[in-house]
Amino acid sequence: MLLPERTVERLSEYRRSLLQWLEEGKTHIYSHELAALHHNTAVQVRRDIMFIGYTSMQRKGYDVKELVGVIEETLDSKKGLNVAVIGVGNLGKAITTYFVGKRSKLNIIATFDVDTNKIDRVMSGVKCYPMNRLGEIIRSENISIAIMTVPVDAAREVAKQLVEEGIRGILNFTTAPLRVGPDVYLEEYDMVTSLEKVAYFVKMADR
Amino acid sequence: MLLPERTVERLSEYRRSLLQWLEEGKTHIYSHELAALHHNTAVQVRRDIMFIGYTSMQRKGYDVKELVGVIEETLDSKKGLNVAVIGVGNLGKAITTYFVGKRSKLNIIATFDVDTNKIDRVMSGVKCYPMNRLGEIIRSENISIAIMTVPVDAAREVAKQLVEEGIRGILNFTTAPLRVGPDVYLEEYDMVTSLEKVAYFVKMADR
DNA sequence: TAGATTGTTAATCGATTAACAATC
DNA sequence: TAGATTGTTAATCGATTAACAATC
Repeated sequence: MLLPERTVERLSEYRRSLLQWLEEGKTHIYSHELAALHHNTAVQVRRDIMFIGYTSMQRKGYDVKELVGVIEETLDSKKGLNVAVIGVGNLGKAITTYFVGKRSKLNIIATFDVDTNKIDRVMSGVKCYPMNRLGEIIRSENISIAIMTVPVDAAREVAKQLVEEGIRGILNFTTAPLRVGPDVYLEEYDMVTSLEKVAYFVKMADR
Repeated sequence: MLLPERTVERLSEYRRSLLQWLEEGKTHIYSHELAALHHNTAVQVRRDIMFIGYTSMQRKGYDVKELVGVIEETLDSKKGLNVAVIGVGNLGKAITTYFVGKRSKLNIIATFDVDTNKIDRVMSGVKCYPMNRLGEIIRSENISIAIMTVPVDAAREVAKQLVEEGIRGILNFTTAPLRVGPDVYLEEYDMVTSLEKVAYFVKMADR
Protein backbone atom coordinates (compact mmCIF):
# COMPACT_ATOMS: atom_id res chain seq x y z
CA MET A 1 0.00 0.00 0.00
CA LEU A 2 2.98 2.23 0.64
CA LEU A 3 4.86 3.26 -2.47
CA PRO A 4 8.59 2.51 -2.75
CA GLU A 5 10.72 5.45 -1.62
CA ARG A 6 12.36 5.91 -4.99
CA THR A 7 9.00 5.91 -6.74
CA VAL A 8 7.77 8.67 -4.42
CA GLU A 9 10.83 10.74 -5.26
CA ARG A 10 10.38 10.26 -8.98
CA LEU A 11 6.68 11.08 -8.86
CA SER A 12 7.54 14.39 -7.22
CA GLU A 13 9.98 15.07 -10.03
CA TYR A 14 7.59 13.93 -12.75
CA ARG A 15 4.94 16.31 -11.45
CA ARG A 16 7.17 19.30 -12.00
CA SER A 17 8.05 18.25 -15.54
CA LEU A 18 4.42 17.55 -16.30
CA LEU A 19 3.29 20.98 -15.11
CA GLN A 20 5.99 22.48 -17.32
CA TRP A 21 4.76 20.33 -20.21
CA LEU A 22 1.23 21.61 -19.67
CA GLU A 23 2.43 25.21 -19.73
CA GLU A 24 3.94 24.53 -23.11
CA GLY A 25 0.44 23.66 -24.23
CA LYS A 26 0.98 19.95 -24.63
CA THR A 27 -1.84 17.72 -23.44
CA HIS A 28 -0.33 14.24 -23.75
CA ILE A 29 3.04 12.68 -23.03
CA TYR A 30 4.58 9.30 -23.88
CA SER A 31 6.47 7.32 -21.27
CA HIS A 32 9.68 7.74 -23.26
CA GLU A 33 9.19 11.50 -23.40
CA LEU A 34 8.75 11.76 -19.66
CA ALA A 35 11.72 9.47 -19.17
CA ALA A 36 13.87 11.68 -21.39
CA LEU A 37 13.18 14.64 -19.12
CA HIS A 38 14.74 12.72 -16.23
CA HIS A 39 17.60 10.26 -15.84
CA ASN A 40 15.27 7.54 -16.60
CA THR A 41 13.89 4.83 -18.87
CA ALA A 42 10.40 4.50 -20.31
CA VAL A 43 9.92 1.23 -18.43
CA GLN A 44 10.72 2.87 -15.13
CA VAL A 45 8.21 5.63 -15.86
CA ARG A 46 5.49 3.15 -16.78
CA ARG A 47 6.15 1.09 -13.70
CA ASP A 48 5.98 4.16 -11.46
CA ILE A 49 2.69 5.15 -13.06
CA MET A 50 1.42 1.60 -12.70
CA PHE A 51 2.05 1.89 -8.94
CA ILE A 52 -0.34 4.82 -8.62
CA GLY A 53 -2.94 2.98 -10.67
CA TYR A 54 -3.28 5.40 -13.55
CA THR A 55 -3.85 4.04 -17.02
CA SER A 56 -3.95 6.00 -20.22
CA MET A 57 -7.17 5.69 -22.23
CA GLN A 58 -5.67 5.72 -25.68
CA ARG A 59 -2.25 4.75 -26.96
CA LYS A 60 -1.66 8.45 -27.46
CA GLY A 61 0.42 8.70 -24.33
CA TYR A 62 -0.73 9.81 -20.92
CA ASP A 63 -3.20 12.65 -20.48
CA VAL A 64 -0.94 15.09 -18.66
CA LYS A 65 -3.65 16.86 -16.70
CA GLU A 66 -5.14 13.60 -15.47
CA LEU A 67 -1.73 12.21 -14.60
CA VAL A 68 -0.83 15.31 -12.60
CA GLY A 69 -4.16 14.92 -10.82
CA VAL A 70 -3.41 11.34 -9.81
CA ILE A 71 0.09 12.25 -8.64
CA GLU A 72 -1.40 15.04 -6.53
CA GLU A 73 -3.92 12.69 -4.97
CA THR A 74 -1.10 10.29 -4.23
CA LEU A 75 1.48 12.66 -2.79
CA ASP A 76 -0.48 15.54 -1.32
CA SER A 77 -2.62 15.66 1.78
CA LYS A 78 -6.10 17.06 1.20
CA LYS A 79 -5.63 20.09 3.41
CA GLY A 80 -1.91 20.44 2.98
CA LEU A 81 0.67 20.17 5.75
CA ASN A 82 2.28 22.90 7.79
CA VAL A 83 6.03 23.13 8.03
CA ALA A 84 8.43 24.91 10.38
CA VAL A 85 12.08 25.77 9.81
CA ILE A 86 14.20 25.38 12.92
CA GLY A 87 17.32 27.54 12.86
CA VAL A 88 17.41 30.74 10.83
CA GLY A 89 21.03 30.80 9.75
CA ASN A 90 22.11 31.14 6.14
CA LEU A 91 20.74 27.77 5.15
CA GLY A 92 17.49 28.20 7.06
CA LYS A 93 16.95 31.56 5.36
CA ALA A 94 17.76 30.13 1.95
CA ILE A 95 15.32 27.28 2.36
CA THR A 96 12.56 29.46 3.76
CA THR A 97 12.75 32.02 0.96
CA TYR A 98 13.03 29.22 -1.54
CA PHE A 99 9.84 27.47 -0.49
CA VAL A 100 7.70 30.47 0.29
CA GLY A 101 5.84 31.60 -2.79
CA LYS A 102 5.91 28.18 -4.40
CA ARG A 103 2.21 27.32 -4.54
CA SER A 104 2.16 23.99 -2.90
CA LYS A 105 0.40 21.90 -0.34
CA LEU A 106 3.37 22.40 1.94
CA ASN A 107 3.29 25.69 3.80
CA ILE A 108 6.19 27.02 5.78
CA ILE A 109 4.36 28.98 8.43
CA ALA A 110 6.89 29.50 11.18
CA THR A 111 10.61 29.65 11.85
CA PHE A 112 12.36 29.24 15.19
CA ASP A 113 15.67 30.46 16.54
CA VAL A 114 17.47 31.08 19.81
CA ASP A 115 18.92 34.43 18.68
CA THR A 116 16.87 37.19 20.33
CA ASN A 117 17.70 39.52 17.44
CA LYS A 118 15.87 37.25 15.03
CA ILE A 119 12.82 36.62 17.15
CA ASP A 120 9.62 38.33 16.01
CA ARG A 121 11.25 39.29 12.73
CA VAL A 122 9.21 38.40 9.67
CA MET A 123 11.10 36.91 6.74
CA SER A 124 9.37 36.24 3.45
CA GLY A 125 6.13 36.59 5.37
CA VAL A 126 7.11 33.98 7.92
CA LYS A 127 7.51 34.94 11.56
CA CYS A 128 10.39 33.81 13.75
CA TYR A 129 9.55 32.47 17.21
CA PRO A 130 11.84 31.70 20.16
CA MET A 131 12.67 28.05 20.75
CA ASN A 132 10.86 27.97 24.08
CA ARG A 133 7.56 28.47 22.27
CA LEU A 134 8.17 25.48 20.03
CA GLY A 135 5.54 23.18 21.51
CA GLU A 136 2.94 25.90 21.82
CA ILE A 137 3.25 27.02 18.20
CA ILE A 138 3.47 23.49 16.81
CA ARG A 139 0.12 22.77 18.41
CA SER A 140 -1.61 26.09 17.73
CA GLU A 141 -0.48 26.20 14.12
CA ASN A 142 -0.86 22.46 13.56
CA ILE A 143 2.67 22.00 12.29
CA SER A 144 3.53 18.44 11.34
CA ILE A 145 6.88 18.74 9.57
CA ALA A 146 10.13 20.37 10.68
CA ILE A 147 13.14 21.32 8.60
CA MET A 148 16.22 21.34 10.78
CA THR A 149 18.94 23.85 9.92
CA VAL A 150 20.43 24.38 13.36
CA PRO A 151 24.11 24.19 14.26
CA VAL A 152 25.28 20.61 14.52
CA ASP A 153 25.81 20.76 18.29
CA ALA A 154 22.19 21.69 18.90
CA ALA A 155 20.79 19.07 16.54
CA ARG A 156 20.17 16.18 18.94
CA GLU A 157 18.50 18.31 21.56
CA VAL A 158 16.28 20.05 19.00
CA ALA A 159 15.26 16.74 17.44
CA LYS A 160 14.35 15.41 20.88
CA GLN A 161 12.14 18.43 21.53
CA LEU A 162 10.50 18.18 18.12
CA VAL A 163 9.61 14.55 18.70
CA GLU A 164 8.29 15.30 22.19
CA GLU A 165 6.14 18.09 20.83
CA GLY A 166 4.54 15.71 18.39
CA ILE A 167 6.17 16.55 15.08
CA ARG A 168 5.50 13.85 12.47
CA GLY A 169 8.32 14.29 9.98
CA ILE A 170 11.81 15.79 10.06
CA LEU A 171 14.04 16.87 7.21
CA ASN A 172 17.48 17.11 8.78
CA PHE A 173 20.15 19.25 7.12
CA THR A 174 22.62 19.04 9.95
CA THR A 175 25.43 16.54 9.83
CA ALA A 176 24.36 14.99 13.13
CA PRO A 177 22.74 11.61 12.55
CA LEU A 178 19.47 11.64 14.48
CA ARG A 179 17.50 8.89 16.06
CA VAL A 180 13.75 9.30 16.28
CA GLY A 181 10.92 6.99 17.19
CA PRO A 182 9.13 4.77 14.68
CA ASP A 183 6.21 7.17 14.27
CA VAL A 184 8.35 10.07 13.08
CA TYR A 185 9.55 9.96 9.49
CA LEU A 186 13.14 11.11 9.19
CA GLU A 187 14.92 12.19 6.04
CA GLU A 188 18.51 13.31 6.29
CA TYR A 189 20.58 15.25 3.84
CA ASP A 190 24.26 15.69 4.38
CA MET A 191 25.89 18.28 2.12
CA VAL A 192 29.40 17.43 3.22
CA THR A 193 28.94 13.76 2.40
CA SER A 194 27.42 14.62 -0.99
CA LEU A 195 30.41 16.74 -1.88
CA GLU A 196 32.88 14.16 -0.61
CA LYS A 197 31.12 11.55 -2.71
CA VAL A 198 31.49 13.67 -5.84
CA ALA A 199 35.14 14.19 -4.96
CA TYR A 200 35.73 10.44 -4.55
CA PHE A 201 34.26 9.56 -7.93
CA VAL A 202 36.09 12.43 -9.62
CA LYS A 203 39.33 11.23 -8.11
CA MET A 204 38.69 7.62 -9.12
CA ALA A 205 37.81 8.59 -12.69
CA ASP A 206 41.38 9.82 -13.06
CA ARG A 207 42.90 6.37 -13.45
CA MET B 1 37.93 -1.45 -7.45
CA LEU B 2 35.32 1.26 -7.16
CA LEU B 3 33.52 1.31 -3.84
CA PRO B 4 29.71 1.07 -3.77
CA GLU B 5 28.08 4.50 -3.61
CA ARG B 6 26.42 3.87 -0.28
CA THR B 7 29.69 2.72 1.23
CA VAL B 8 31.38 5.93 0.12
CA GLU B 9 28.64 7.95 1.77
CA ARG B 10 28.90 6.05 5.01
CA LEU B 11 32.69 6.28 5.09
CA SER B 12 32.37 10.04 4.87
CA GLU B 13 29.97 9.96 7.80
CA TYR B 14 32.09 7.54 9.80
CA ARG B 15 35.09 9.80 9.43
CA ARG B 16 33.33 12.66 11.15
CA SER B 17 32.19 10.48 14.03
CA LEU B 18 35.65 9.01 14.37
CA LEU B 19 37.32 12.41 14.56
CA GLN B 20 34.80 13.35 17.23
CA TRP B 21 35.62 10.11 19.04
CA LEU B 22 39.31 10.97 18.95
CA GLU B 23 38.66 14.40 20.40
CA GLU B 24 36.96 12.73 23.31
CA GLY B 25 40.27 10.99 23.90
CA LYS B 26 39.17 7.52 22.89
CA THR B 27 41.65 5.52 20.86
CA HIS B 28 39.62 2.44 19.86
CA ILE B 29 36.09 1.80 18.70
CA TYR B 30 34.03 -1.36 18.25
CA SER B 31 31.96 -1.89 15.14
CA HIS B 32 28.78 -1.79 17.20
CA GLU B 33 29.82 1.51 18.76
CA LEU B 34 30.43 3.11 15.40
CA ALA B 35 27.14 1.65 14.16
CA ALA B 36 25.28 3.14 17.11
CA LEU B 37 26.47 6.60 16.11
CA HIS B 38 24.75 6.19 12.74
CA HIS B 39 21.56 4.52 11.51
CA ASN B 40 23.44 1.38 11.14
CA THR B 41 24.33 -2.14 12.16
CA ALA B 42 27.68 -3.50 13.29
CA VAL B 43 27.72 -5.86 10.29
CA GLN B 44 27.28 -2.99 7.88
CA VAL B 45 30.15 -1.12 9.52
CA ARG B 46 32.44 -4.14 9.37
CA ARG B 47 31.56 -4.77 5.76
CA ASP B 48 32.27 -1.14 4.83
CA ILE B 49 35.62 -1.33 6.60
CA MET B 50 36.36 -4.61 4.87
CA PHE B 51 35.89 -2.83 1.54
CA ILE B 52 38.70 -0.40 2.29
CA GLY B 53 40.92 -3.23 3.40
CA TYR B 54 41.53 -2.19 6.96
CA THR B 55 41.80 -4.84 9.63
CA SER B 56 42.12 -4.29 13.34
CA MET B 57 45.18 -5.85 14.95
CA GLN B 58 43.59 -6.82 18.22
CA ARG B 59 40.03 -7.72 19.10
CA LYS B 60 39.98 -4.45 21.03
CA GLY B 61 38.04 -2.71 18.31
CA TYR B 62 39.47 -0.59 15.54
CA ASP B 63 42.33 1.81 16.13
CA VAL B 64 40.52 5.08 15.47
CA LYS B 65 43.53 7.02 14.25
CA GLU B 66 44.53 4.29 11.82
CA LEU B 67 40.99 3.87 10.58
CA VAL B 68 40.63 7.60 9.94
CA GLY B 69 43.90 7.42 8.05
CA VAL B 70 42.67 4.65 5.77
CA ILE B 71 39.38 6.46 5.15
CA GLU B 72 41.33 9.59 4.22
CA GLU B 73 43.52 7.65 1.82
CA THR B 74 40.40 6.17 0.29
CA LEU B 75 38.25 9.27 -0.07
CA ASP B 76 40.66 12.16 -0.38
CA SER B 77 42.88 13.15 -3.25
CA LYS B 78 46.52 13.71 -2.29
CA LYS B 79 46.57 17.37 -3.16
CA GLY B 80 42.91 18.08 -2.52
CA LEU B 81 40.42 19.27 -5.10
CA ASN B 82 39.29 22.78 -5.90
CA VAL B 83 35.62 23.64 -5.92
CA ALA B 84 33.57 26.51 -7.36
CA VAL B 85 30.08 27.61 -6.38
CA ILE B 86 28.01 28.75 -9.35
CA GLY B 87 25.25 31.17 -8.38
CA VAL B 88 25.57 33.33 -5.28
CA GLY B 89 21.95 33.52 -4.17
CA ASN B 90 20.82 32.59 -0.66
CA LEU B 91 21.65 28.94 -1.08
CA GLY B 92 24.98 29.59 -2.77
CA LYS B 93 25.96 31.91 0.07
CA ALA B 94 24.84 29.44 2.69
CA ILE B 95 26.86 26.65 1.15
CA THR B 96 29.96 28.75 0.63
CA THR B 97 30.05 30.07 4.18
CA TYR B 98 29.29 26.59 5.44
CA PHE B 99 32.22 24.93 3.71
CA VAL B 100 34.82 27.64 4.08
CA GLY B 101 36.72 27.22 7.30
CA LYS B 102 36.13 23.49 7.47
CA ARG B 103 39.63 22.12 7.20
CA SER B 104 39.25 19.68 4.40
CA LYS B 105 40.75 18.49 1.17
CA LEU B 106 37.95 20.25 -0.66
CA ASN B 107 38.58 23.95 -1.11
CA ILE B 108 35.97 26.36 -2.35
CA ILE B 109 38.15 28.88 -4.10
CA ALA B 110 35.78 30.78 -6.38
CA THR B 111 32.16 31.72 -6.82
CA PHE B 112 30.46 32.86 -10.01
CA ASP B 113 27.41 34.99 -10.70
CA VAL B 114 25.83 37.07 -13.45
CA ASP B 115 24.84 39.90 -11.10
CA THR B 116 27.34 42.74 -11.62
CA ASN B 117 26.77 43.89 -8.03
CA LYS B 118 28.16 40.65 -6.72
CA ILE B 119 31.16 40.44 -9.01
CA ASP B 120 34.54 41.09 -7.39
CA ARG B 121 32.96 40.94 -3.95
CA VAL B 122 34.75 38.69 -1.51
CA MET B 123 32.58 36.48 0.67
CA SER B 124 34.11 34.37 3.43
CA GLY B 125 37.40 34.93 1.69
CA VAL B 126 36.14 33.67 -1.66
CA LYS B 127 36.00 35.99 -4.64
CA CYS B 128 33.04 36.21 -6.99
CA TYR B 129 33.76 36.17 -10.73
CA PRO B 130 31.50 36.93 -13.70
CA MET B 131 30.16 33.94 -15.61
CA ASN B 132 32.04 34.89 -18.76
CA ARG B 133 35.31 34.17 -17.00
CA LEU B 134 34.20 30.65 -16.06
CA GLY B 135 36.52 28.75 -18.38
CA GLU B 136 39.49 30.97 -17.71
CA ILE B 137 39.25 30.65 -13.92
CA ILE B 138 38.47 26.94 -13.98
CA ARG B 139 41.72 26.40 -15.82
CA SER B 140 43.89 28.92 -13.98
CA GLU B 141 42.68 27.79 -10.56
CA ASN B 142 42.51 24.14 -11.50
CA ILE B 143 38.90 23.73 -10.40
CA SER B 144 37.49 20.25 -10.86
CA ILE B 145 34.17 20.34 -8.99
CA ALA B 146 31.23 22.73 -9.32
CA ILE B 147 28.34 23.24 -6.93
CA MET B 148 25.35 24.56 -8.88
CA THR B 149 23.02 26.91 -7.02
CA VAL B 150 21.73 28.93 -9.97
CA PRO B 151 18.07 29.63 -10.78
CA VAL B 152 16.41 26.65 -12.35
CA ASP B 153 16.02 28.30 -15.76
CA ALA B 154 19.74 28.85 -16.06
CA ALA B 155 20.67 25.34 -14.92
CA ARG B 156 20.92 23.55 -18.26
CA GLU B 157 22.99 26.24 -19.91
CA VAL B 158 25.35 26.52 -16.95
CA ALA B 159 25.82 22.74 -16.80
CA LYS B 160 26.63 22.71 -20.51
CA GLN B 161 29.28 25.40 -20.01
CA LEU B 162 30.77 23.63 -17.01
CA VAL B 163 31.14 20.41 -18.95
CA GLU B 164 32.66 22.23 -21.92
CA GLU B 165 35.15 23.94 -19.67
CA GLY B 166 36.31 20.60 -18.39
CA ILE B 167 34.72 20.34 -14.95
CA ARG B 168 34.92 16.77 -13.59
CA GLY B 169 32.09 16.63 -11.04
CA ILE B 170 28.88 18.56 -10.44
CA LEU B 171 26.75 18.78 -7.34
CA ASN B 172 23.42 20.11 -8.60
CA PHE B 173 21.06 21.82 -6.15
CA THR B 174 18.66 23.08 -8.79
CA THR B 175 15.50 21.17 -9.56
CA ALA B 176 16.42 20.86 -13.23
CA PRO B 177 17.52 17.31 -14.05
CA LEU B 178 20.81 17.59 -15.89
CA ARG B 179 22.41 15.41 -18.47
CA VAL B 180 26.20 15.32 -18.62
CA GLY B 181 28.67 13.14 -20.42
CA PRO B 182 30.02 9.88 -18.98
CA ASP B 183 33.26 11.49 -17.79
CA VAL B 184 31.54 13.99 -15.52
CA TYR B 185 30.24 12.70 -12.21
CA LEU B 186 26.85 14.16 -11.40
CA GLU B 187 25.15 14.20 -8.02
CA GLU B 188 21.77 15.86 -7.72
CA TYR B 189 19.93 17.00 -4.66
CA ASP B 190 16.37 18.14 -4.89
CA MET B 191 15.09 19.89 -1.76
CA VAL B 192 11.52 20.04 -2.98
CA THR B 193 11.41 16.32 -3.63
CA SER B 194 12.94 15.57 -0.23
CA LEU B 195 10.28 17.61 1.50
CA GLU B 196 7.48 16.10 -0.57
CA LYS B 197 8.78 12.67 0.30
CA VAL B 198 8.65 13.45 4.02
CA ALA B 199 5.13 14.80 3.52
CA TYR B 200 4.02 11.65 1.72
CA PHE B 201 5.23 9.32 4.45
CA VAL B 202 3.80 11.56 7.18
CA LYS B 203 0.46 11.53 5.42
CA MET B 204 0.52 7.76 4.95
CA ALA B 205 1.45 7.14 8.58
CA ASP B 206 -1.91 8.65 9.51
CA ARG B 207 -3.90 5.56 8.60
C1' DT C 1 -2.52 -4.46 -41.04
C1' DA C 2 2.09 -3.03 -39.15
C1' DG C 3 4.18 -0.18 -35.89
C1' DA C 4 4.23 2.13 -31.71
C1' DT C 5 3.04 2.07 -27.17
C1' DT C 6 1.39 0.35 -22.79
C1' DG C 7 0.90 -2.70 -18.54
C1' DT C 8 2.79 -6.39 -16.12
C1' DT C 9 5.44 -10.61 -14.98
C1' DA C 10 9.90 -12.61 -14.66
C1' DA C 11 14.97 -12.04 -14.44
C1' DT C 12 18.74 -9.36 -12.91
C1' DC C 13 21.37 -6.31 -10.26
C1' DG C 14 23.04 -3.96 -6.09
C1' DA C 15 22.95 -3.50 -1.45
C1' DT C 16 21.76 -5.25 3.22
C1' DT C 17 21.43 -8.79 6.54
C1' DA C 18 22.07 -13.50 8.40
C1' DA C 19 25.10 -16.98 9.51
C1' DC C 20 29.24 -18.59 11.14
C1' DA C 21 34.22 -19.86 11.47
C1' DA C 22 38.35 -17.63 13.26
C1' DT C 23 40.61 -14.83 16.71
C1' DC C 24 41.87 -12.88 20.98
C1' DT D 1 38.34 -21.57 28.64
C1' DA D 2 34.08 -18.82 27.60
C1' DG D 3 32.58 -14.63 25.72
C1' DA D 4 33.06 -10.91 22.74
C1' DT D 5 34.37 -9.43 18.47
C1' DT D 6 35.87 -9.60 13.72
C1' DG D 7 36.02 -10.86 8.64
C1' DT D 8 33.67 -13.04 5.07
C1' DT D 9 30.46 -16.05 2.49
C1' DA D 10 25.74 -17.06 1.56
C1' DA D 11 20.83 -15.68 1.72
C1' DT D 12 17.56 -12.09 1.45
C1' DC D 13 15.54 -7.91 0.22
C1' DG D 14 14.38 -3.92 -2.70
C1' DA D 15 14.68 -1.77 -6.82
C1' DT D 16 15.69 -1.81 -11.83
C1' DT D 17 15.56 -3.83 -16.26
C1' DA D 18 14.26 -7.33 -19.74
C1' DA D 19 10.78 -9.62 -21.99
C1' DC D 20 6.50 -9.85 -23.99
C1' DA D 21 1.42 -10.13 -24.64
C1' DA D 22 -2.27 -6.79 -25.30
C1' DT D 23 -3.98 -2.58 -27.36
C1' DC D 24 -4.87 0.99 -30.53
